[in-house]
Amino acid sequence: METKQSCPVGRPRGFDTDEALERAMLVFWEHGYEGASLTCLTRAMGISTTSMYAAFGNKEELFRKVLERYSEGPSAYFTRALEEPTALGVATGVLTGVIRTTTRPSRPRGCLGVQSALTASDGGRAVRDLLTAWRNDSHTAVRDRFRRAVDEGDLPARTDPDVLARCLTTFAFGIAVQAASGVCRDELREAADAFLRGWPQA
Amino acid sequence: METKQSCPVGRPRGFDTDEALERAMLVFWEHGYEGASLTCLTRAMGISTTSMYAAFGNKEELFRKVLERYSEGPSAYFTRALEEPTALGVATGVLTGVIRTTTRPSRPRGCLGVQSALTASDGGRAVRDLLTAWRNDSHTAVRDRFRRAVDEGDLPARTDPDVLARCLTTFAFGIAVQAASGVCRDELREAADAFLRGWPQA
DNA sequence: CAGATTCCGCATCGATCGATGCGGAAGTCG
DNA sequence: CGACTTCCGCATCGATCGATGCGGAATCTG
Repeated sequence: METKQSCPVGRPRGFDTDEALERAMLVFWEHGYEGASLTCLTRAMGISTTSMYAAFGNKEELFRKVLERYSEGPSAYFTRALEEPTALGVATGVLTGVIRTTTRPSRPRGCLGVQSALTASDGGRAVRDLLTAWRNDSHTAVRDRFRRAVDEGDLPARTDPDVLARCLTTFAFGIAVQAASGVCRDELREAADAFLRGWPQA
Repeated sequence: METKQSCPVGRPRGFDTDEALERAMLVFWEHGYEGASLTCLTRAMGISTTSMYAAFGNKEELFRKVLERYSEGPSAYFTRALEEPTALGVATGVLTGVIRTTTRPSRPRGCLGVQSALTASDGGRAVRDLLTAWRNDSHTAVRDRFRRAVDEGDLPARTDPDVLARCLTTFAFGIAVQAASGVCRDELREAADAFLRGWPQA
């Protein structure tokens, strides 16, 4: 067993894997998992289906890698928001981030993690479940962060961190739906401000 | 030109149109517009594709009729909620209704109007736009209702009814996403209660 | 009953779905 | 250079997509 070396023999790949993944992400983001056909994907990626299968395995594996990229790219605001010092800061960061990401003019509207497969046919069930887990993980992360906030006295002791986290993620997912429906950025910001105005006071 | 008579000549239809539509609704609800194949639909409806096309036109027309049925059936809580005497009553009615409808054990989880086609391939664009309009209509109805509430002094004069309506529909859509993700009814109720706790006070 | 009309089972349409086999081209090694 | 490895263009696979043509069965009217 050899360790994977960085300079393999043979003809080198004729395209940039990273850029191809970026292009694929945009297609999945716009059309959803099952709505994005191989034809549409490979055309956007600038490669043949043969190359796609050789580099990424199959459509489902491609999507898994795309989701990973999405988490570390467009959705990276989420991890950053969790590191805010206060619970209100976390909530503000999450909502600001989701609004910015879901309404960026140069990108598809909405959230890839929400709209790629809320429903699916039999063939897309695995991806649908993957995305469900992705969303639930987000909730769990917020919940854990808010539990810590209660422990630290940052949130009132009477506050239920589970409920508050569910409240926040629900609103965030709703923003994703609104953005996918074409609602503009400013209007969502106002709604988010109104939502945050009801935040628990110490 | 004759008026359409209730007893047409020829062999009568061998199935109940209303029940077939109900069955189709459940399939679209669960699998989405493009995720529901003709095979899956007609099997659930208990009829052949020939009968489906004769009775409903095509897949898209079938979906339009299903959406209409959904609005008057599972989603009827919405119209009722708008008739509540106070804005808080409206909000409570909307959230209670959406939670109940999206988490009913005997029915698919989530909201047909949200999850049927947030994204689509080229062939599903018309339905996607139809559903976008459906959601936006919901928002407009709430907004108009809240404008009236401000006029009536039911909501504080400083309240922006547009923003408040956007806030409520966003949360409602978010509930639909959570329900589609398998979040249970009780948890959503608690989140909705928390949301309503931040409602504007007179 | 005879004639008209509608319904529906069966077979099938062309298009597209995701996925693969093959073979020559292109590159890296000794 | 020659051997070896990988990549990728082309053609195509079987399955499924939504949709339709045909013809006999069923039910109406007169």
